[in-house]
Amino acid sequence: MESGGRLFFDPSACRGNNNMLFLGTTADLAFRGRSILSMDESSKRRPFFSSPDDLFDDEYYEEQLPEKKRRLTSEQVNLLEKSFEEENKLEPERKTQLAKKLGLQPRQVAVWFQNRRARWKTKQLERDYDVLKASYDSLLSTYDSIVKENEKLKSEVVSLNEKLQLQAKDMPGEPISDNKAEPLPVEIAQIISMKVEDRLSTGSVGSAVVDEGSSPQLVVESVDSYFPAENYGGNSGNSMAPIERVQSEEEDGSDDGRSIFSDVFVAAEAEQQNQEEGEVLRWWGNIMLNNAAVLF
DNA sequence: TTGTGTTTTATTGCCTCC
DNA sequence: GGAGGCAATAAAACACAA
Repeated sequence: MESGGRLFFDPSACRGNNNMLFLGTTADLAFRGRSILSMDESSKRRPFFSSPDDLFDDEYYEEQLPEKKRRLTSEQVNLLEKSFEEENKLEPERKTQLAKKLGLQPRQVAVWFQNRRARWKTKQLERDYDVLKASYDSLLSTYDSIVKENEKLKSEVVSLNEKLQLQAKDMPGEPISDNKAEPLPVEIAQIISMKVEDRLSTGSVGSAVVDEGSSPQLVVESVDSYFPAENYGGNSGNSMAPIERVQSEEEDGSDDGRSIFSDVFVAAEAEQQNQEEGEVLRWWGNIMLNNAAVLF
């Protein structure tokens, strides 16, 4: 580009010159005491957009006065769009070729590509936002249902506990919290553990299972995550791909994404908290089993 | 017709890279 | 230090409702 002495196209300076386009610099403009933007509308300058043939045609020039900013023709835009689809960056050679083909200044082609890239980026951000929003919404609804299930399980634990207390009262002298209870008969332990498993393993949450082949005991599996990995896009990298694209597009690495997508991280943290609650419930289930063992 | 919002073209200033 | 990219912005062109 033409920074630090940027070039501008001054068509009026081309009058009477058959082939040369007048290219000045911003310094030139300042020297002349005017700017392109604030230039007096009455100044007689040729329009920016014209075909190569009529660029220096006096008749055309007279018709177009006073100069107005022109839009590119649909043919020009179509060709530019095609070129942009092939490659959104413009190397000097291609810029010159396109400019020749379209009857535009190379600078105009460069500007068009720059603006087009800006529009593309805006659209891409919108698309990324939509994808992320959908992902977040689904995560949120999953989280809500887990919270409800969690509440339900908690209340069941409470009511079962109350029942145990009542039964303990009916059988005085029988400690209910003796964790050193004798192992259950296999059939009974299986029934109980299946019940607990049903309660605790709803959905894909880590389940409490009976370790087959040994004396019946509750084995609590470690819980990695409730949510399918693709919800985070972490290792699979699909659902969050747009974010990666945005970041690579930005190429500055200054934004870790949390400021824009903080909601997603809030949901993730909430999910972690929920996992911890799940662990507490499983612990409760364990206690309950031990207590049940005493009762039986 | 006119007011208003949107889109497009172009400039400016700053930044990075070589 | 020049070249080129980008964000921010201006202003013309355009679209459209009232």
